[in-house]
Amino acid sequence: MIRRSSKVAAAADDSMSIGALSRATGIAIDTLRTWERRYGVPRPARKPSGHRLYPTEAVEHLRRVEQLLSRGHRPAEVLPLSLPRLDALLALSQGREAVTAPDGTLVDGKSGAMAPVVAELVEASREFDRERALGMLRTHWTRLGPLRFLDECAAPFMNEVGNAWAAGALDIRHEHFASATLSDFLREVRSPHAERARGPIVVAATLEGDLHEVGLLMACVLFSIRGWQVVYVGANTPSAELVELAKMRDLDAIALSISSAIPRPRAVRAVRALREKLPRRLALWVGGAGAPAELRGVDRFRSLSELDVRLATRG
Amino acid sequence: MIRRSSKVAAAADDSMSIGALSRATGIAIDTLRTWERRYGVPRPARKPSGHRLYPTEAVEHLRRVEQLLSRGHRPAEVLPLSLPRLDALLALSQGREAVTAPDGTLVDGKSGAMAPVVAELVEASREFDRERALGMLRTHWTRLGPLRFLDECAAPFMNEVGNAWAAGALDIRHEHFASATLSDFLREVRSPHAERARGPIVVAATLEGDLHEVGLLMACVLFSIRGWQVVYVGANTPSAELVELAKMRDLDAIALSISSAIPRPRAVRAVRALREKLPRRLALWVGGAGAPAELRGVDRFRSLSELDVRLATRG
DNA sequence: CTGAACCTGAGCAAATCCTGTACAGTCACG
DNA sequence: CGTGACTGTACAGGATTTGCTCAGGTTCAG
Repeated sequence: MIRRSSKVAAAADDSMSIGALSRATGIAIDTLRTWERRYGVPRPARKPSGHRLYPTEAVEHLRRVEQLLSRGHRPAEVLPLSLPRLDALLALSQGREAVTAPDGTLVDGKSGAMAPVVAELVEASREFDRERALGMLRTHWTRLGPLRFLDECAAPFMNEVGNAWAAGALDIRHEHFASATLSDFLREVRSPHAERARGPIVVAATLEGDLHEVGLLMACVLFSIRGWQVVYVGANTPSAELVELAKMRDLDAIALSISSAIPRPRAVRAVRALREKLPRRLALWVGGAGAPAELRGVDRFRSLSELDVRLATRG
Repeated sequence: MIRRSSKVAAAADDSMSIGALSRATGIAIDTLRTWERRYGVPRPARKPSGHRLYPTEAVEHLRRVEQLLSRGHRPAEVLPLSLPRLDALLALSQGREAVTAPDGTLVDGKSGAMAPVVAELVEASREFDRERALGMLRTHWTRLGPLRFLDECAAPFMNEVGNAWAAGALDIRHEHFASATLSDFLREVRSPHAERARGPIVVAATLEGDLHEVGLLMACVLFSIRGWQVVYVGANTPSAELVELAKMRDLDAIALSISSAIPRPRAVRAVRALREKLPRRLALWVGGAGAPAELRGVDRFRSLSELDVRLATRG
């Protein structure tokens, strides 16, 4: 007997492909297959064609496995463990508690599907309800996977908070709260990947006078998931400091997040001056609403997706 | 004939690698191996390959051992003891800091014991070595416990970074990096407690113009551990916003962290003005190097210990 | 039809762990 | 002041574990 018949929910039952699982957990596809071959976990069902079909519980399971790996545990030991046992180990390792299982009847949507979610996040911020906001963020992080979460949930959320502030519907304190809560969450999900990153090195910063850190944090989540090592110097960093940082050995790029609060001419001047003082071999990447376009030797990313593509196709 | 459920059933029990145990307890890997060789404790099971497999109880055991060692006991004496005996010993030497160890030697309470640790943290910041810094922070967090960690490790660390910057030994970028790294760590350890907190509600903020967030974060760790619910609005919050926040239902206190960067007269003026606009029933707590003393209706905390005492005596 | 995603299997490079030995600092004691 | 026990840390050489890549072929979806 079928519970609820929907015209679009045909494929979205409660199983996912290996690619979807990889995006949801941040674990590379090849690694998932290797784990299955070596440890028998996770062992998905198969379509007649042989393609893997993972139950949605696999996301919860692997999320905890990731946490434990970042704390020095080894795959062979933690992968076969049941979910309660993983929770027990997590509590032991650092006292960090597991998340309560989110109940889910949410269907993946396209463009406007996240609007009500964003609205509820804004509402939670108005009421300073940290638990509610964090719960929603967690739910959609696992539902959407890192990239789509950032693009369709986190970024619109902060965007909407900004709009509401401009319109007088919210005050600075709400914006501060929303920013702090989202920052907490982003740092939390970035942490396990950051500790295992062994790839190229990037310095992440914001220009002098620019105090908006959230966009930078979102980019850093992508960097870490893609294995880049991030030297996070954060907001309000003078250009001279960046020039000094460029002398670091093995540095590959400098990433700047430029908020719309910075006047365009100033951003252009600052980025151009910086580019001239940096060694040629060093990449300079800029993003954010205030990032200037079309500067020689500067790569500008219009969205986090664009950045992600660039990170995925590195040679 | 013996029936075995599975040939890999050995992995069913919770166990951890030496690396995981080392991170969970803060004891170096080499030390763990040496202890086993010299004292036979802890003696882990082995995988067919020879790799050590520690039971999860080892964490509880070693954490107590570590505490006793920091109080002057010798490894050879406490390592072979059972868990109840360790607890008994701990209870004996609990209250007093600089108590004499069994053999009569003096245990150093605080003074400069953490100086080399702080120096190494500063060094890691100079080299932008996030992993090294986080590793040390974790080690001493478990070794000292929250309060002593904040007082003797985290606070001196940021203090020393500030001094080094003033002396020209470090630059702004190093201070930014140190601040970001410590913030990450503080948010990480606070998170599990914050989610469980059901006690009184406190708003945590920094005055307008004050961008130093780390002190505030340290206080919030204590708040959360003591079960207080924190509404974190973060740095650079105008007084008018705090007055609005005061209208929240069930709010019990407003906590301000005031850095030394704020001129004393301005801090006094701001805090006094704020106190006048807040309801009488609402507590106003201030701390930090720039916090003014002796203002009517304002509680000032000179140290995190003082704050902790206050939190402990309220229930 | 075509590109994207997925499949299997083999294999490399790095990280982790193993044993054993060595070394420097501390402290009690003659 | 030298000596020896105790202790934490470091290093070398080898084995194991693990993440990631590549090649060659199949399935899926527009």
